[in-house]
Amino acid sequence: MSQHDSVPSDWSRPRRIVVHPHCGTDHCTNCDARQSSLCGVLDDHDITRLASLAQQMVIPAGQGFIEDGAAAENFYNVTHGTVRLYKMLPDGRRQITGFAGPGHFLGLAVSTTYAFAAEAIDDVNLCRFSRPKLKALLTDLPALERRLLDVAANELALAQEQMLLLGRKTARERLASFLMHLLPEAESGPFMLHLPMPRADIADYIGLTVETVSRSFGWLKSEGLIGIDGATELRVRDMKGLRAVADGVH
Amino acid sequence: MSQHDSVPSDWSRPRRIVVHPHCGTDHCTNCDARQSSLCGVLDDHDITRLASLAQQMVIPAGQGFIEDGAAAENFYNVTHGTVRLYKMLPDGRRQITGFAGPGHFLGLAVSTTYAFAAEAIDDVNLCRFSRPKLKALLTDLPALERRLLDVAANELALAQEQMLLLGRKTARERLASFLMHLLPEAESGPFMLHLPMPRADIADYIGLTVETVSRSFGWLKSEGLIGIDGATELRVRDMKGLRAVADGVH
DNA sequence: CGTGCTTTTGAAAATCATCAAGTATAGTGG
DNA sequence: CCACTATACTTGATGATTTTCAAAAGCACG
Repeated sequence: MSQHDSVPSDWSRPRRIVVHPHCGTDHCTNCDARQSSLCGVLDDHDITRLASLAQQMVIPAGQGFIEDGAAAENFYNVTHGTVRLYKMLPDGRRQITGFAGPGHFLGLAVSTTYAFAAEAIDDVNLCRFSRPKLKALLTDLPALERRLLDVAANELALAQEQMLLLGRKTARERLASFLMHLLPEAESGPFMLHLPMPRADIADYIGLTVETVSRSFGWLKSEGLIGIDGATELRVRDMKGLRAVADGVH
Repeated sequence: MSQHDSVPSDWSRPRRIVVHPHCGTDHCTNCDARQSSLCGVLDDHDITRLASLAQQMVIPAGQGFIEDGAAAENFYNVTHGTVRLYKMLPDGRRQITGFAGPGHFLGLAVSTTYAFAAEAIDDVNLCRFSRPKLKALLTDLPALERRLLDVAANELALAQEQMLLLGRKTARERLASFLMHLLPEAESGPFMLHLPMPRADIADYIGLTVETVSRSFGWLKSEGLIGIDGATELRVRDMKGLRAVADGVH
């Protein structure tokens, strides 16, 4: 079980969130995440229409901005930082269902309520879209809708992979899979990885405790598959070996 | 670990699959799954266009028809029977990612390959659509595309629920959740459930062994939450109690 | 340079898996 | 209709991986 009393989850008083309601309509064209999942398919004209709907926000580290079960009033696009998506059980057990970095799109929801919660891990920049307005825009921009379907299909494939991990992989295999998954997104040189999230988040993502995660890091390190530098920086020393572990090859 | 040597997975010799390539264009209007996810949104005229693309198939029990990693050439709509969707590790460990009954849509895939395998549990009737042709039709039928997005969002929510189950719930809670999930689809009277899949499938779906699944059934039964009649028929005796267990309330 | 939080490490405990029979159930052929 | 077989399911004893509990070591921040 994983209790996380430190998580505030105080939705009645969302303090310190900064919103820019009247931002210029050209901020999208210069956006860090311009080539991201959503906006990448739009030309300059269409993206201006999208931009007119967007509100930019800054969420401070640790702050939640989507509550499980709440009315789904907005879509979000992450432009900076990392977000954790999760579900919780009444006694505090938490399952992180995904991490969302720059370019990731949030808010695909059934009916009208969110099926997950979201919190900023570090300081996060978001683009917020009113759900009904964006839905209306979808009718005019079939390319956008097509793209959304691709995103959903992609998320679905990832979710299935994660189910395999959670249901059938050992602790060591889970951590190896997690690192392999993180690798393609790495920018800081080949084989170098920065972990934006703490151990507790990794644990709740791959269905383990912090202690077992820590031990698994130790095993992978002692086997020469990875090198660890502090808690957040690491180096993949044996790519093929790590992939083999991740894929369940003994 | 769960080895399933009985699973044939012989893709080179797909025997006994029956296909009706030249079915009439009105079979959709009388289809059992007419109100299903996909077709439910189309009027009689549009559904005729869909029908012209459809091939009806019969897959015998135990037979596979989608292979993980294979080229995604078709979409499928289940019209009768139950399908298991799964992923496997090289050593035979299997994770079932979902069951698909009448009305369920299969084949949402990233890029051009399937990310999962599919097998008929009992004898299954399918509607098969050529992927490129259906994709082309999507451009003309925005309602269909909208619906597909809804289906995907729904699948995604289910997947997140399943991650919570696999990562954080106990054996007893997993089985209770599984049964609760099955309940709304039950047709055979209130509180009565028919389990179309064997214990091994339940085990590989909720990340346990057959033995633990069997014991969990025993626990729920001895607590008076369910009644068991044979292996496939059961009755929910305490709905609120079972839901409480499923939701992780002690 | 404490103070608090995160991470690591160690020992004990627990849940679930594995191994091993034994019991139903369904399908087959006499 | 009844053995007979094969498969599925259940039950029991043992064992292993992971969790839990506990404490020490690192690190960041005032």
